[in-house]
Amino acid sequence: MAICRACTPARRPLNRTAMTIRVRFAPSPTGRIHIGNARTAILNWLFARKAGGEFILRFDDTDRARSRAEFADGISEDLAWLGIAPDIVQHQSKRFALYDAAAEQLKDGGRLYACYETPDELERKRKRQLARGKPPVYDRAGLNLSDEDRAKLEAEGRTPHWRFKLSARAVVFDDLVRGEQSFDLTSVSDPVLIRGDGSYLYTLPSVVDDMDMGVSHVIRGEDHVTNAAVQVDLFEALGGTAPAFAHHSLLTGADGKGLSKRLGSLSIEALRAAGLEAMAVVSHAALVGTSDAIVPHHDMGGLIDSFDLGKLSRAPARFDEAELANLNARLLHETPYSEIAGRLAALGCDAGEAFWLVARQNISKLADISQWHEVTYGEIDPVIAADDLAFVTGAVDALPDGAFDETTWKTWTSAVKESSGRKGKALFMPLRLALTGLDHGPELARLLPLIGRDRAIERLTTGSG
RNA sequence: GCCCCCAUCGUCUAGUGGCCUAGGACGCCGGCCUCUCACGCCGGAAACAGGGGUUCGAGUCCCCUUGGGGGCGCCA
Repeated sequence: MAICRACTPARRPLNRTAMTIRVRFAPSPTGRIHIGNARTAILNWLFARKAGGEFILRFDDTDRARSRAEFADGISEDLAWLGIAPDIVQHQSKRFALYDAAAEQLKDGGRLYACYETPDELERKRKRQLARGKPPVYDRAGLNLSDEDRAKLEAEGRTPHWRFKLSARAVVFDDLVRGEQSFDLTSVSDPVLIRGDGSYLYTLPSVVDDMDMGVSHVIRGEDHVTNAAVQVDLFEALGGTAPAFAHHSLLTGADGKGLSKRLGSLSIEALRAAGLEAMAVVSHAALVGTSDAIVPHHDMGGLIDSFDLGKLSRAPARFDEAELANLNARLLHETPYSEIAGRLAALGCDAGEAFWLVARQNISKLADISQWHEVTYGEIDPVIAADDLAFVTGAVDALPDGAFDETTWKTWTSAVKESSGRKGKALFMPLRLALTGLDHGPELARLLPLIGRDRAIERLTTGSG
């Protein structure tokens, strides 16, 4: 009998409140996360926070050979840096009893069956089907094996892998990003749930945990859409109900090609090491591919307020590092002193609000601030061209009396202009070069008071001695 | 090979048959801010992939082509 979702009795073996919104981010700790994974995590986080729900970080570490604790720790660090603080952290490697029980339940119900083909044999079957223009769907040979067949195969030394028998029906679900999705399960291979070595593939643990943990919404990349149909069938075979699904499109590189090749440089770890602001990364990841303008956010608040899965485009979006860099600079340019003082101090560059406000406009990464700190307060090499020596020396005498303030520059350069007859670039550039050693930099009107009279005189007279 | 999704300025997008002379944001270009690089402000250039339909009327609906993404694993 075909299973009808609508008339399946509501059997929820979960002691969870039905209405609780709960999402999960389930990375496998076989490496660090990259911008694509992080985007999924951020989307989940924003959704959970907006709904007042919970965010589960669930490590998919059932593959003991490839999973490593340090990667799990690294991923936790990456998320923390991004501002994501999971409400619950779980490790699937500690939950095998649940998966074993579910597997038994499926075997008892005739939904999990043993198969004995080797990977090679399966590959040949697929090739043959493809050659004949047929879809490479598993032929269910394992399902038709008799007890004697199995005994014989095992006597040959073969150990079975186990497949889930999909029901013969179309699965329909309403994807929160993609709309109604319909999949004919007869055109999909029965998924292998348990490997020949007895280990679990991701499908069963994922479904079992989503049920057990009361996950209400599964938000993930569109590379999982077909899996969703299979999982709906599994959820129901296990006596549960599938959560709501939302499959967002994937990111491509700036060239429009898949992101997969350059994941190393796009790891969160690498972006952080490159000196980018976490909120620049978060802002970009949260807004790219949506109808909202990609603007810097200083905290999650605004992002949470405007978050809506419906704003996500179904088309792939490009991740452009140049745009991220630009966003990072814009974020810094508008960052108030109070928000950054602690980090300036950590860099040894906390010289007060006035310094930050003038210097921030000339940085694209926070670390760039040290250059301006040095230019303002440290030792520099004044640049005074031979042609400008007399001019610069003369300018020293024109320095106004009294404490320097933001009017000093104007007063001073006006006087120098008067006495020297110079104007424009010829007037200002030699002064900038002498005062900062550079032909570019923050506004001198605001920088000069910070440099102060003593340092200014010292720099202006350096080349003359 | 087959299946699914997508297709508007360089990029992210608004657009749900007349409100579109196609809007916004970033970027780009120009101007201004008595100097530079920036910041800021003002202004400008910039797109409906192509071809067929349907319709009085199509960016908007349908088909084909092209292009991009995803899937068809004892990966996740």
